[in-house]
Amino acid sequence: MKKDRPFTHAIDRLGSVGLRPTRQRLALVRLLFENGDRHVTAEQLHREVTEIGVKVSLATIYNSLNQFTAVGLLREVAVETGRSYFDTNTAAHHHFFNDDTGELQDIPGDSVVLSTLPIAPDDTVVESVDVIVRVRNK
Amino acid sequence: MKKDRPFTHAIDRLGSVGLRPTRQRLALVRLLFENGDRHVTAEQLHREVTEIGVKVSLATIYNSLNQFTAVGLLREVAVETGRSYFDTNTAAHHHFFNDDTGELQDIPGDSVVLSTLPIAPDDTVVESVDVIVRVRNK
DNA sequence: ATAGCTGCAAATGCTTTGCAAGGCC
DNA sequence: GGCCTTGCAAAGCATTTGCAGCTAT
Repeated sequence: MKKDRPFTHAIDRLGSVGLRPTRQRLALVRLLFENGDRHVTAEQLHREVTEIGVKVSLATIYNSLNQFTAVGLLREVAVETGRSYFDTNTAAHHHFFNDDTGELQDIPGDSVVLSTLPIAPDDTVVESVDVIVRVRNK
Repeated sequence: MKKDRPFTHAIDRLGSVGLRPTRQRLALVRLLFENGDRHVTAEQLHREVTEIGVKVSLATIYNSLNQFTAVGLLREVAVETGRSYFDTNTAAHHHFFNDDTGELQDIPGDSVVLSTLPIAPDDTVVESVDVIVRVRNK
């Protein structure tokens, strides 16, 4: 059984989308993709990367998150005006959003299914369907 | 059959929620509620009110939209980070959002129904469910 | 009279951008 | 070497806030 080679994985992930494996991007890719599905804001990711001792400017965090999104590594989720969330799971799925904590999480499996896809307005095509279940702490 | 009395209606609508019927708020209430369901941004509403010759500062537009939302006259819909939309229909319903035009519109009737309400995470209760069907021009 | 409202300008919060210096192929 | 990246600081947007003057009751 082979040992994991996360370093290589991160390099490959960047290489596969045509982005250079810089020190900054490698650290971000590892934080984002080596621990299951995640939902982060730029500010959060900046804190995390700083905590593990890697210096990355906030501007670079933003640039990277946008680049990752552009190449399909991430997906942006609109839940609150003013703050952007990025989701490492790019497959079609939905979310719980905790208004009290600002925490965003996937809705497991297929526990939400739309009974019917509504007919799109004239001259438009459906691109995606986002379901956000807003919850509050008890 | 009685004639409509929009002036009185607007006054009453404000009075019923404890807000003084000022020149500015009356104009906004009329624009918002006297022509069926609407979805507006602050900037849009500001343009409209200005066009009909009423002077209202953008700060007052924002303050009013927030006050109207706080008292339940409006509902805020999060579709894009950076811009807030306000919906005059406060009943539970869902939306189409046109990514090309930035236009938000109600999904008619019950053409979208969730098959199951997912179980909320521990110690949380569901507050609301927002479905946004993103469309693009053909 | 007085509590509430408005408008201006300044402040805020998040995000983007210009540009010089540095890093990867 | 040459193009891509980074980081800083400045700029940008949408929105909020402080406060002096005005308005509804």
